[in-house]
Amino acid sequence: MPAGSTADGALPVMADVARLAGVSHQTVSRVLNDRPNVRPETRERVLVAIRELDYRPNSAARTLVTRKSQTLGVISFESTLYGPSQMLYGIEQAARAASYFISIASLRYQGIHSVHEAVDRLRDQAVEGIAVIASQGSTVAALAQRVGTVPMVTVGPTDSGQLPGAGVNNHAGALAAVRYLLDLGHATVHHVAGPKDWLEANAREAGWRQALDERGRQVVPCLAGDWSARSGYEAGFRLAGDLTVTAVFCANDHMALGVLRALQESGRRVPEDISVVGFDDIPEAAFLTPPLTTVRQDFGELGRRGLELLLQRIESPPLRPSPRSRATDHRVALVAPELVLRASSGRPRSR
Amino acid sequence: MPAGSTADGALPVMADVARLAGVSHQTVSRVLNDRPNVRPETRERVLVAIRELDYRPNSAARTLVTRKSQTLGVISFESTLYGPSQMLYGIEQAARAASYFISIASLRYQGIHSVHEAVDRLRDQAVEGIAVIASQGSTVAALAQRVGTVPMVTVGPTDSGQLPGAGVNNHAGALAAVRYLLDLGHATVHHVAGPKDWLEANAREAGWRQALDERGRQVVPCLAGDWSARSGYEAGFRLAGDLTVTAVFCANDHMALGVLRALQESGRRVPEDISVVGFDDIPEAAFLTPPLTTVRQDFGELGRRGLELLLQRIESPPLRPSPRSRATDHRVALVAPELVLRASSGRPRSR
DNA sequence: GCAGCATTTGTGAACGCAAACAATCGAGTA
DNA sequence: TACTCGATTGTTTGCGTTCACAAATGCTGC
Repeated sequence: MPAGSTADGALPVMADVARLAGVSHQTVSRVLNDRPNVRPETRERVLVAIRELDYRPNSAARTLVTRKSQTLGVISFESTLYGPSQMLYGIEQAARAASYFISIASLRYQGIHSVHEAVDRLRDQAVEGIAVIASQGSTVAALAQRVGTVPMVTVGPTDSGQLPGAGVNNHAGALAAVRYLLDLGHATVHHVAGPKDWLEANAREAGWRQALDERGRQVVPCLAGDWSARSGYEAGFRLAGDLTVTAVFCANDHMALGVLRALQESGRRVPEDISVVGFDDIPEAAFLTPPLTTVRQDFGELGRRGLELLLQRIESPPLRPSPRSRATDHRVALVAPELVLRASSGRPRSR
Repeated sequence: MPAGSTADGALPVMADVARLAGVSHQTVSRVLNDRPNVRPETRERVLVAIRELDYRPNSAARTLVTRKSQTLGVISFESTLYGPSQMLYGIEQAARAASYFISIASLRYQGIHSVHEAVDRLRDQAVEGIAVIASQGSTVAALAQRVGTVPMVTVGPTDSGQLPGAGVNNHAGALAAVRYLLDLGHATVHHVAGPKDWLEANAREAGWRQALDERGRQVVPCLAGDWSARSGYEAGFRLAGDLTVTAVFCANDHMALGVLRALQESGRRVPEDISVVGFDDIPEAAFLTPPLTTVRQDFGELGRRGLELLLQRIESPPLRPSPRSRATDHRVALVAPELVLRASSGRPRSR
């Protein structure tokens, strides 16, 4: 029990502080909100009273009257994957820097219903904006239906065209990775893609396809995984069975890891027989066998940029855009990825 | 704009619903809170009005009067590590099942000041309880100072003795792993421990030590990492330099991964020359080279159990425990880990 | 010494909801 | 018929804060 607190054990309220400081509750409020026109001496007396009582403002009461909760919502799907959890962390850090609270809603299923429910749940909490770490096209579409009810940004995918957001330039990253492999002398590059509905997966696949196209190389059919090492492992066996394969670009590091393992079990050496390149640069990438060449993305930066965008939208209300101006309205912050060369890639053995 | 909403564009409030349904706002409140003594016919009329107006209760107002926010706080530190992010997910799911919101505060630094600030920030939001995913002894100690101000549980470490919580039996897991290695015929087992201040790291080290002790084996000095693959990699080189080493138990999988890499670079074969065992069973463990023997923990279950404990404490107020009864008061839910055998461990080559 | 003005402080009313209490209704009973 | 009691509904109050406005105070210049 802090010294000087109200006798009845109840938490002190503004009126208690006011009484102790010998001012009105309104003056206390002014001090708390850094309002001008409070004599320094008065302010000091109020601050002393606040400390004395260990007073803390009641946020529900404040939210009730201001209609601002100082809270941002985060909707996250596979929040246990490496990328999403990194982004969540980045968002949380950035939110705190801007003195916002973070309320999270992570969904197991990605149905429209589930998405709308999450938005509504967050709205019920009076969040001032929502950041979505979700990359399925269908999810973003579902969210777009609710835009206008509350400011929203996506963090992760870049090309939704439906919501503003921050994302890595997946297309450019894939392009760079595949060009690099082609430059090494590989006739073509195979691709282990992510799930069809993920925007990142599509962008990376498109980048891969464009790199092959622009050099007039054969676009081989690509395998699709689910981001997991297991799915990469399975894809790896199929690739190992095809002796023409000399280079594989995987849509993320975990699948690349599975591919590495499958190739090794199949007696194909990396990089001598087959080069493997991933995407993400997970902390372990440098310590795989062999160390993985990959495309690094800065997830923390992504979270920060996304939040920045969200705060902008919160501050400058979304003044109903005309259908014409939509495109410019949905600004996207693109973060450039970086190709990191390690031992899993090299020149093809013979050609 | 939903049909029938109030003319002035403001969000509908209870009074609007009441007017439309031809009842008093209190009756609306009763319907909303599933209070008895509302005629089914009246209830139906109210529900129709709610739907018509797309009315949603204002949670700030409700919180103000009930002093319950339906929100739980989560304090998380290295929320980007595999374990913590899994636990966060588990907690979030369990919280939603109990229809609580989750507000998160992740900290970069673990100082006492920072911990207290996080607790205070969450308290300002009127969270009804706090789950802490934090494993540093110093952190738990700092938290324990604030216990009593709000219900709290830890998720992860088991043996704080200061806070109730759910955790994996790290000691038992380590014991099982080391006994298994000794049973294979290894003379002793080396250990790559986690950071000194982490309770899990200590428990695993203690388990390792006990297993050696009980068989009268030499307790070799142990190396300490920081959970990262890099730190494991560095430890791995030191182990590789010692030709007497035949078995290594690592405090987590990521360090084990680094060890594997270092051993391979040093020309030591796994498991022929050296057996390696990890802890966690990350999804990639089965696809490393070689697949990693490890101790599986069910992080999701941990989150659920921790939340269960927290809800219990919220419902049955903590009736000020006497210093005597403290120990029994701080109940701990222990989840049993499971040893998963894979290819990274085997009999020592010669003896 | 006092009007005039800016600065500082105080007073009353919301905000939207639930709790406590009061009122009404209807059926069963004497 | 009157009376009681339970079920149902309504009225009033207050949660702790900020906002709008009113009041008081201090300072300036004449």
